Amino acid sequence: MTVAVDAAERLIRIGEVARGAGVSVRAVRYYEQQGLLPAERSPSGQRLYRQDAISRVRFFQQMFAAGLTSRRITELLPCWDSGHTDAEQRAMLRVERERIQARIDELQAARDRLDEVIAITDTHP
Amino acid sequence: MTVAVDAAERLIRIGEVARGAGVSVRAVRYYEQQGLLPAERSPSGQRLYRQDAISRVRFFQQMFAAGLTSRRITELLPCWDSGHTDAEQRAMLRVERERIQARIDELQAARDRLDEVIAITDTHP
DNA sequence: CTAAAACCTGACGCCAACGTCAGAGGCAAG
DNA sequence: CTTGCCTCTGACGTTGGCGTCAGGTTTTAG
Repeated sequence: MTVAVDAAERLIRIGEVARGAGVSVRAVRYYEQQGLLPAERSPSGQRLYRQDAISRVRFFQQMFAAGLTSRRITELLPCWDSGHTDAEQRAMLRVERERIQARIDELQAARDRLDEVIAITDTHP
Repeated sequence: MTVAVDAAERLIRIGEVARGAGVSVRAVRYYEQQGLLPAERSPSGQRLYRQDAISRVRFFQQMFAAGLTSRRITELLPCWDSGHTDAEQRAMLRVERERIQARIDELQAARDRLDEVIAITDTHP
């Protein structure tokens, strides 16, 4: 009579999360400290995570790469955790989007600049 | 008998460079310290620059924005100062170009990710 | 001549995302 | 049991491009 044996999700420890996401253990602890990635604790005090912690960490990495701070990410976490946002959060999302786009434009300009130099120095041995 | 009054280029002081390039005076001093922007000195010790210092500073800003360090820039300065490069420098140019391109790709991915969230939260009020 | 504005040289501060070290406990295998 | 790896909590160190303050000289405007 196994009445809905609620899919007892196997919990993983910090090392597995770190290896899975390709970051350091230290980084994962840091994310918890910043409120990005809360963890359960085993009786002995070890951190326990669900498997989706790995994809969450990957996502954080992507946002960090985009120049978002951990504070900004925590402020925006409800957006894709609950899928629901208020006006203020939607505004923040747009602001960050524009920041990223501006950064892309900067980088493309810099890349084009370097390409010029490369073209010159290649024809000018 | 002004025999070839060699186009006495008007030298400018640090404040003018800073205002012209839209950076702080401190930043310009820092560039000198890093070997990016050498300066002559007046008898009293004040830094004197040629006008093209302004465009050089703008260029540095662009490279900084692209993620190059001042050290990297100093190593690559000969490329567009003399227009001549050795194999090692050409290799460095390409490495930096690829770094920038990789960064652009990252940012575009992050932007697309945010766009997804924005689309969802907008249709999901 | 004088006061304001600009410049000088140190030298410490800052921020963000970790790295790294120390010292101590936890856990599976043989 | 013990060996070896994993984990824990602090807490200080790192990196880069400056900001900022202190205390003094120089240049410029009136």
